[in-house]
Amino acid sequence: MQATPNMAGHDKAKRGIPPKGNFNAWYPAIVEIADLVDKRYPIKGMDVWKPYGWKAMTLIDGLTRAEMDRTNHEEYNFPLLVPEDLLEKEIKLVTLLKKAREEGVNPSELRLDEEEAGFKKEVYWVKHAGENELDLPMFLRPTSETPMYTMFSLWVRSHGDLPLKTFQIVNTFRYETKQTRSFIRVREIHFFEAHTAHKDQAGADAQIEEDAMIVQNLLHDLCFPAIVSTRPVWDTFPGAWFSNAVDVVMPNGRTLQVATYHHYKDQWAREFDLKYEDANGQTQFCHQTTFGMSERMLGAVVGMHGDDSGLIFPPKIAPIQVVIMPIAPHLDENVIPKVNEMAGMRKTAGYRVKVDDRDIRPGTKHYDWEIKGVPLRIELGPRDLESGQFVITLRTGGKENHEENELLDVVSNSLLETEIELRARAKVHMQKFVCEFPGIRQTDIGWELVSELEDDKVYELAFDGNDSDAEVLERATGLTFLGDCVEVYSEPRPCAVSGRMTTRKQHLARMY
RNA sequence: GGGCCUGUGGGUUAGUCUGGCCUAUGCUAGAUGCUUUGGGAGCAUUUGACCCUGGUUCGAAUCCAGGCAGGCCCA
Repeated sequence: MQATPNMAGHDKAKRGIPPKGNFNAWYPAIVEIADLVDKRYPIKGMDVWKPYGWKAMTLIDGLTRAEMDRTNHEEYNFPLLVPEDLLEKEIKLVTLLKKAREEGVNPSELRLDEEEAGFKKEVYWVKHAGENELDLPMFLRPTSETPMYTMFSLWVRSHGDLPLKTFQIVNTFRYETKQTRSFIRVREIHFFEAHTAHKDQAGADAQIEEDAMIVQNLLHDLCFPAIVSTRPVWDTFPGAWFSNAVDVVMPNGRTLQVATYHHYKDQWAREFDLKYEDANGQTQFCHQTTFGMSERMLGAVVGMHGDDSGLIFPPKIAPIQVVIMPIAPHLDENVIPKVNEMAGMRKTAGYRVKVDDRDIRPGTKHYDWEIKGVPLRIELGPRDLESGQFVITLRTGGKENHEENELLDVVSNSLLETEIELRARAKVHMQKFVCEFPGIRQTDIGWELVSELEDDKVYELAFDGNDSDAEVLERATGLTFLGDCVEVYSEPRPCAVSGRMTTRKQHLARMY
């Protein structure tokens, strides 16, 4: 087996891909050039999914469904429209909870400038049907708590009905006014949401732990790490008791929240009258959780693994895992049959294989599949027929010859190698972006950073302060707290503001 | 919420300030044929655009108004 790693020698960027170092230009370009979406649909924030992108998304959904199946969640599909009065119910609940929180919590934990709660300002309304104005306006779901819990309260009657573990993968709508970005901030969201109801808080607690593990399994398959934090009180969804969020660090140093799971305790159940009769004949309220993810997961894959030459798909979700390219088939009539034979073998072994028999030069094909991030390319031409070999090129780098009879092993090993390499790169990426916070000190004129911050970094620090301490830090840095990292320091350290010893680890970042 | 900017073939771009040299330029992509095929080939032929609606004018891609769509900055 010989290595001929000559991947260089090209300085032409295909169809003008900007370098990844210029992430704000690279990302939108690559998403469109790789044919994941078409942004030209004339509504801001609503892209058309192209087959290649949609396939990747459905493969991610497939991983999610497998996890749901493993953990005994059942898939539902709720209506898109929600009547207005349910939103009123949600607003009432959220307002109540906010008030309760303000009264029941240490006032230093609160901020004064909280916006109006809930989704009322960012929903799309349906107020007419044909010529007629509707008596009861409806809106497009921004998420499905209200429609789902309305039905849950009909379905759950006894403790035997619990736990109720549901999920759906549907489109949801939010009227974003800020700049939109494919997969990252969109108005029509490809949304996964799991909603569960349990007998008691312990049941919901256990569900949160299960959600945490599901996320880790998915991240493993997608080959990148993330920061998991319990969001600060002031940043928790008002309907939730607490919210855990999963943040990925993108190549411009911004964090992208790709998943959240909320513990609702029995707060929603009380508003939606979701109760059951326990074994002693007593009526009890359910405890609930939700777990949400979206196409942001695909956005994270693009941002995390891509390079100057295009996308790199983790094999588990690569729409095409292996491309086989016949070389000079007109010179040897046996090339095409051999290629088809190889492709057939891959298909029986369960790989996603494509034969690229387009009548164009092989170099062009290499560049095409490189942009699209296919993990493994195989070439087979007259020379190989003679020597009983074939040539592979890994998207992560390297070109090698292999014996024909090794085909199956070579493919499975190469894909495995790709996963390992991507995980290693992603780990290095994280280490590069997550830095130790330089510290802050109080002077006569106020708080001052010990040293300048870099633009594109996430800062890690020990922090045990209250909200006003947090605000000091956020103002001084221009960054936002992600919350209490689930991973804590093994040894207590002094809090960045108060100096109190603590193991609480937190991150300051610029969020998407 | 406040402000600024932009809209020309599928993509990108010249022309817009200073109306007529525009039957609208280049690159790229698409189609057809010949040729070629182990990392972006070549030649020939060819397809394809002034966001929409009004207005000003002898004449509008160009100026004006409104609409629609998109981008950027600030809170």
